[in-house]
This record gives sequence, C-alpha cells and structure tokens, in this order.
Amino acid sequence: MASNQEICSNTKGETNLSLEASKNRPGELAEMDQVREENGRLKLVLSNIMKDYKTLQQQIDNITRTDHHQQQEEDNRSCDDKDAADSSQEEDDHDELVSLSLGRSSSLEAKNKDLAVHKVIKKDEDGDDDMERGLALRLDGRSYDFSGDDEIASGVSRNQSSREVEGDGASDQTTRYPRKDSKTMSTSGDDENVLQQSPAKKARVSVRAICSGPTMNDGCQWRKYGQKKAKGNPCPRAYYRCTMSPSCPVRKHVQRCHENMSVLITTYEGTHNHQLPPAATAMASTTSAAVSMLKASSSTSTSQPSFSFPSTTSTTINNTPPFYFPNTTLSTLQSHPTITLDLTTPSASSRYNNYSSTFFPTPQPIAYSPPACLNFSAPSLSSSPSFEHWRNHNVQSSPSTFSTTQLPLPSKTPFYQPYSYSIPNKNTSDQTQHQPQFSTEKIAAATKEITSNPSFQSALAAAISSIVGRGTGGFAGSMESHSGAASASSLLNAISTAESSISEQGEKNLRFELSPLASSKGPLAGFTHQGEHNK
DNA sequence: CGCTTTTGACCGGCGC
DNA sequence: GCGCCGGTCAAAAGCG
Repeated sequence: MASNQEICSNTKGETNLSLEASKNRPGELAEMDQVREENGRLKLVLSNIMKDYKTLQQQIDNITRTDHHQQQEEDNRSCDDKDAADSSQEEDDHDELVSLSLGRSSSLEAKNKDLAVHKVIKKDEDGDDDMERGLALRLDGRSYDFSGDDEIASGVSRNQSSREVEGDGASDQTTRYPRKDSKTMSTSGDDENVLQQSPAKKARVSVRAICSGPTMNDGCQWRKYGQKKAKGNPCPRAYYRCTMSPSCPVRKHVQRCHENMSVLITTYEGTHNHQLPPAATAMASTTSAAVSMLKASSSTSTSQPSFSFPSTTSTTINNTPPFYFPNTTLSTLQSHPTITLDLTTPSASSRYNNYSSTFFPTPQPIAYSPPACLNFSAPSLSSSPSFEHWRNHNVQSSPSTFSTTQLPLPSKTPFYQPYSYSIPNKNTSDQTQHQPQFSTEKIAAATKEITSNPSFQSALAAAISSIVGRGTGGFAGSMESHSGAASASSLLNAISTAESSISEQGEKNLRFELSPLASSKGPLAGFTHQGEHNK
C-alpha cells in the first residue's frame, strides 16, 4: 500500500517536473502528454492490482479457514471409525472433488472457476488484444492457486500481468527481477530466489517429443551456451538460455534419446521474467505451473525420493485423489523435481499399469473406458482461426471422444475426477451433456487447427502437465480447489498460443498424442489430434 | 563486425 | 578427501 502511494506521488512529481521542462522545451509537449498518459495508465493498473490483491487475499483466507475446518472434521471422523471414515472420506473427497474439479461445478466455487475460465475463452475469441485480457483474467484464476507467498506462481502471474498492462509491467518486473550480471545469474538466478523457499532445487519440466530438428520451437529465443555429453547417453546434451531478456533465468537443455534418436528430450528450468510472445506464453506459464505443482508435491510428499503419477503418498497425506495420467511422470530424483511428459508413445499402458498396481492402495474395480481419443481431420487453416471458429465448429468425435464422461471416472472413482476439466460447464445437473461441450469442442477444434507444430506439442504438453499435476494430491485441498481453473486456463492458453503459433509457422499434419492408458485401469485422459494445415 | 556456436576448462554438488 | 558428474563460463571459431 505504502509503495502504491509512493509510486503515485512519484508519478505526480515526475509529471510536475515534466511540465516545468516543457515550458523550456515546447517540443517535448507531446512526449509529456505521453508520459502523463502512461502515468495515468500505471495508476489504473496499480489500483487494479491492489483490488485484485485484496480479493485474492480474502479468498486465500477463506480457503485457509475452510481447509482448517475440513481437517478438523476429518480428524474427528478418523477417531470415530477408521473404516467408516475411509469410505466416508472417499465420499468426502468426492464431494470435495466436485468442487475442485472443473466441470463438476456443484459448488459455488467451482462455478466461479468455470466462469473465470469462461471469461478467458470469451476474451480469446476476440483476438490478440483480447487474448491478453484473457490472460489477465487467467491471472485472476491462477492467482487462486497460490497464496501470496508462492513466488513461483507469482512469477507466472507477473508475466501475465505484464502482458496485461502492455509492457508497463516492465518496471515492475525490473523491481522484482533486478538485473544481474551473468556471473551472479549463473548461481543465483531470479527464479532461484523464487525457489529459495523450497528445500528442493529448481523444478524442471521435461518434454519428450518426436522432433527432427535440433530443438523444439517453443516460441522463445534461445542461445546455446554449452554442450556436454551426459552420462548414459552418447548423444550430447545442449544447454540453452533464454535470450529474450538479458536477465531471464530460464534455461533449457535438449538431448536426443539414445534409444530412439527421433525423440527429443527438452527440459525447462526456471520462470521467464519478461514478456513473452504468444507462441511462448503457454510453455512458459505452464512450466511454471508445473514447477509450482512440483513444489507443492515436494512439500507434502517427502517420504519418497522419487515417485510417479499416480502417487498415493500425497494422497495419504492430503486426502486427495492420486493422480493418474498417462505418459506423465514426476520425479524428485537428484533433488531436481522433474515433471516429464512423454509425447512419443501412443500408449504407455504397461508402464502405467505397473503404476496402478504399485500406487493404488486398493484394487480398482471399475472398468474404465478405452482410451479416450480425439481424432479429427482438420480443414485448411487458411485464415487465422479463432476460438469463435473453434467453438462454432462441430466436433466430429466418436463416442469415446475426450470427454468428461470418460476422462474422469465414474462417481465411484473420485480419484480421477479432478481431471474432468470441462471448463465452461454451467449446468451441473447434466454433466454428460454439458461438461464435454467446452473441452471437447475446444480441444477438438484446436486439434483441427493445429498442425504438427512441435512448439505446440511442448506447450500443450506442459499445459496438460500442469493441469494434471495439480490434481496429484500434492496440493492441499485448498490449493487444489483452485488449481483447476488456472490450469485449465493454461491449457486454453496453450491452445490459443498454438493458434497464433500455427498461424505464424503453419505446419502440416499435426498429430498430438497424450495417450491414455489402454488398459482397463487407467482413467484415460488421452486424445489424439490429427489435423492438416495447408499453409 | 557483431552475433552465435563450439569446446575445453572450470566449478560446485554429491556419493563413496 | 577424492572422484564423478552436471552445469556453466569464456575464448576461439564460424557465419551472415
């Protein structure tokens, strides 16, 4: 607050000085006007930020209180009857999930989330400028995820907010991310400060994708600063740093999988501290989201040196459902929590069957649907598509299309419900009809438009990872309860980003797969895109 | 000429 | 303490 006033007074002072100067140099009047305008804008932005902050603070308080209350209830219940508590816990979880999961908006909160995300979409329909506004709204949603002390998230939010104010946030960024020389940066990057609170090292997001080029095009500008042979892989690992801002702490390293040379493993680390082009926003924000998830996971699940989704560790701790998403693994090995997205295998059934047997405390009696799959043929993308276009487009999907009726499991399996992210579900009474409406259309339309743009693959992968990761139970209920909207918005953002990315880089024959378990046990959250794009 | 890439050296963390 | 290893630096080379 004090800083707010300070800034305001400073801006006034600057304006006065500017007026003085303008007397002497009338030629600068226009410039002064600009400065004044900018000051006004900054004030507006500041007041908006403060408003948002207060709102979020209130929400965080509410969440904290609710959580505390729930915790007490659970404790009491466990004292009464353990078995009964387990079942009721499950139901409780279910109920909680209803409020947590997007699309299962039986609670007011979930409705709000849906609404928030809906806003994003609506904004996205209007073009780039509005997409930025959408990002601002997304920021609102995202902010739910993290209380003010979560700097990882705020790193993302900062990015988004800077977009929101169309570059005026740069000064803010400068304040938060003081420029450092490269020497300092190498050992204490900004995002390291961000992660200082976390006992673990920088979290990473790793993406495995089939890519013929030396790197995936993720929309960012990278400069190679090193190459080294890593142990166990004859293929050298290339190290890149983001060059879009001199102080940007983000690094990535790229390495070919020696088992399959067509597979490129890209690992991202850190959070961008600058504005990003649309094509890079999704990856940046979602990697940050994934990092946040990892951080949350590590904070709640410390007993295992390494785990993969689904993990019951966090479930046990948080009474939240374990995550079960194919081709995604979470590892805290080497003190570097890493979320890995495998976009290279259509099915990872064997792998994840193992997981299911390993991690699921009780047999899963429910026979799940076959892998959810989207299969679309896309029309040519002659003009830049919009979400309006996407939404208006009829989805040609099989009954087994990616939908909340399959993706998430039946009510008896609350485990997977957090991932029933059909975002704009307004009618909770008719989920099967309405839930998939948004997500399916959205994704389906996106797939139609999207070609085999590797950058999109990575971006969407990261987006999905963030979505998925947030439900892993690593989050406390309160966190989780708010993560869906933000994560889903990450997905949306990824899609919108892909839109722009594609329109810029138009490529052909997208096939994006995040295949689900083909087996009976998996909650099959997978979809396949097949689209064509004629430049 | 300026920017990027290459590549050997160096550094710090970690395990033994 | 030592060695291994991942990661980074920085000078040299390459490139447009």
